[in-house]
Amino acid sequence: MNKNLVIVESPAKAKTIEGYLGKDFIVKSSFGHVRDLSTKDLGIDINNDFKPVYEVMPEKKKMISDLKKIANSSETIWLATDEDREGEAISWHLAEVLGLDQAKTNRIVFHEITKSAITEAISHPRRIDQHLVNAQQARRVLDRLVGFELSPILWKKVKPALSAGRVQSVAVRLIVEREEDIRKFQSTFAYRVSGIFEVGSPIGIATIKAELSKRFSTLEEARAFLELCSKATFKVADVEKKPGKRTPAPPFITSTLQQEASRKLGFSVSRTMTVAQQLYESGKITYMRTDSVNLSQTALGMAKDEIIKQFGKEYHKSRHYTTKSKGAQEAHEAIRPTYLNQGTIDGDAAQNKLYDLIWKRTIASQMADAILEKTNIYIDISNSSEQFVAMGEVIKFDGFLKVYMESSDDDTEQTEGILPPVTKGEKLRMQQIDAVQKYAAQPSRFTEASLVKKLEELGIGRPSTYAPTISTIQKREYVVKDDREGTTRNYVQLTLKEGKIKEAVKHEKFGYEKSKLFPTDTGELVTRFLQQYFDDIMDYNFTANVEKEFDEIAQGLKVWNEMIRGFYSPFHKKVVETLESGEKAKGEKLLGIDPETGFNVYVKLGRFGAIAQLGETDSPDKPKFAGFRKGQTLDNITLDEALKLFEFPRLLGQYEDVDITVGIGRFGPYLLHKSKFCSLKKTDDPATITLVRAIALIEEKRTEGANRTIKSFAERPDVLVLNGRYGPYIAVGKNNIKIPKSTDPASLTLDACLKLAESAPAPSKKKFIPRGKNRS
DNA sequence: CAGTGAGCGAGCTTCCGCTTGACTT
Repeated sequence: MNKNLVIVESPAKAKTIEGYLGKDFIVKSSFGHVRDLSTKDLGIDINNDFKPVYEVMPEKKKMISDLKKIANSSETIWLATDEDREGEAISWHLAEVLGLDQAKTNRIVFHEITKSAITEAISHPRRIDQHLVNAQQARRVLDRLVGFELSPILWKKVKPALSAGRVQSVAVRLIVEREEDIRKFQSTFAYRVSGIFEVGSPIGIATIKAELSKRFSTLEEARAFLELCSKATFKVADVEKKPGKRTPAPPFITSTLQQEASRKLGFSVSRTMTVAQQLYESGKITYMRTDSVNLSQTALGMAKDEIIKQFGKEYHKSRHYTTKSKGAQEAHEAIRPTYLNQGTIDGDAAQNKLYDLIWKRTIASQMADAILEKTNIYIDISNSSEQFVAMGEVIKFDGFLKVYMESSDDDTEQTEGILPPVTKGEKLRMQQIDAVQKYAAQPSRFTEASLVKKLEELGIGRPSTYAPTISTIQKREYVVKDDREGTTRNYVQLTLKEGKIKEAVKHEKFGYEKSKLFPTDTGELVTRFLQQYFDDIMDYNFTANVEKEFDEIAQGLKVWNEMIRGFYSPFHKKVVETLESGEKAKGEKLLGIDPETGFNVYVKLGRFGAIAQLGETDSPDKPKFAGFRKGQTLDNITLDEALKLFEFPRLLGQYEDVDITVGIGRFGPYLLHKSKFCSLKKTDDPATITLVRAIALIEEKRTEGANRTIKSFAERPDVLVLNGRYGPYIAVGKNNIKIPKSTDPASLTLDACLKLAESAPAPSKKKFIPRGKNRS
């Protein structure tokens, strides 16, 4: 008979804890939630006080039956899941499923994974907190009601297979509204004046760059000011020195890790989480899904030792951070290296980079402030009341900056370095003054990571769901991650030098975007639709408001199913009304008339995206349809552009006695020749492409195809060494295998290829996804 | 990741939150 069974959520945690507890304890993990609402229908018995219909999740069945056996032969069971709403619920579900007597089952929580903390927890067991469990049930039931009643409305009124939910729909709304802001944005400009002044110092001539605080709205005003300056003398009006300091950022939590990895390493949100998971599983870092900035005593001690050892005592400052984001539940520590004396690890490139980031951020968070000296030099103009100001900043003591500096999303901030010493009243010689036409920047689009930041600020979503939410809204094609080339525009620059004013027209690029989130037509339509009929759920404060009620349930001040009833009655009424009388939202509009046929040209959202339609749906002659090109939306397409879409596929000419046609497919314009496809290049326009160019493209593709094969084997025609878009690889049937960097692809033998194929990780099967585990 | 290129509707889709694993048509 086994004495003690401890159940935690994560297997990695189970392994560490088992080491601390000794042989009287078996530690197992539940792998997260073990039961969920049935998906056969709503999974909630509405007429029976919203009684949830729970089922053991299919992929957990085996684990539960194994756990049952161990539980039955154990004297004492310790439920040690996380100390938050979800963790409490997991313990309760376990107790239910394993048939445990709750009056005898011990519920414990660890605040850190150390021997003393665990022994301490074991000596203070409690019972399952049913109020907290009920708060979780309310959360779960509410999310199911919203998701499973709203989504079918979308299937009927907009497009099949769409989805709506408390979190994802608001995430999409943020992106849609940002895009609207950008569309509405009217770029304004002002002339910004800056001057370069010379000061004679004992060691030679130094320059000071200073800005005029006043901006001019017209070119004439700017010119008049420069003319004034050409006759003016300049002197130092005042020198102001102020001490300043900079403080390190708190240690990483999930959202801040995602942001910094995005800004500094260019990782997508899901990439960051995958790599962090690897680091966690190999014991390099603490748990990566957390909203707590807290560091354990052990970590503080290790950080102190490491900082003193590497940088000296004056660089250390112990800091305790507290979590302030809405809805934070603090079940874990901040994300930090397990051993802070390990500055580097032995991992792959991505792991090393992410680890380095985490190590630096953690260490910096326990380091001293950076001490600065800020200097402002005010420069008087003899014939004007305006003033130039030069701002400088000198680091007196680098403190945490020695290790780590947080990046920001807008890279506009710029600080001047050291300013030369000047004294009040000192005359300055003007070298040059520029007045530059500067346009105000349009609102910036969200990146994956900055969207996560915004969601967290609003208290929407949890550390474990940020990455899945971001991929859901892309999978549903509500938003796309895309780049924009940007366009050039002219601006005017006036330069005053050696008594003369010169005017020049210069160019600048603007609107360049890289990996930004753009709403699709579907995203915009669905958002508009949901806002029209369900504005309360689309409200940015909806989650925060229901969270307040969940908290009251957790404190025993409210009954969970009464709260749900209060929400559901009006909500469901609206659902029924919308289904009955809500108009279909296909975004259909009449663009105009085709001058050739006289038929109406419509645009609308079809099953596979936006389409143009020529003719009437109910006419005996079926209408013609054509899909949009990239970048075209229901909002921005013109009649001419729509008419062009119907010109494809068109016959271009003949090559080798066979027709070449130009078409537009789902991946852009293409050529079709001898039943082979060939994409047009970005610079080619399918409307104007010549036969000569088309033949060149086809030939190019042929030689590319010929160069594709590096090696083939007569005895195994299905094994090939190929040159792909991402470098050489081995193809065995339909599987593609990476070639190690150290190997020369041309030297590979058949045996070597097959060996590599065998040792390669099994191809991930994404085609068939079992129910209940359909994310990542 | 390693190449794709319909069709405008015949019967499915969906939520949020915990957590990692992988064999059958």
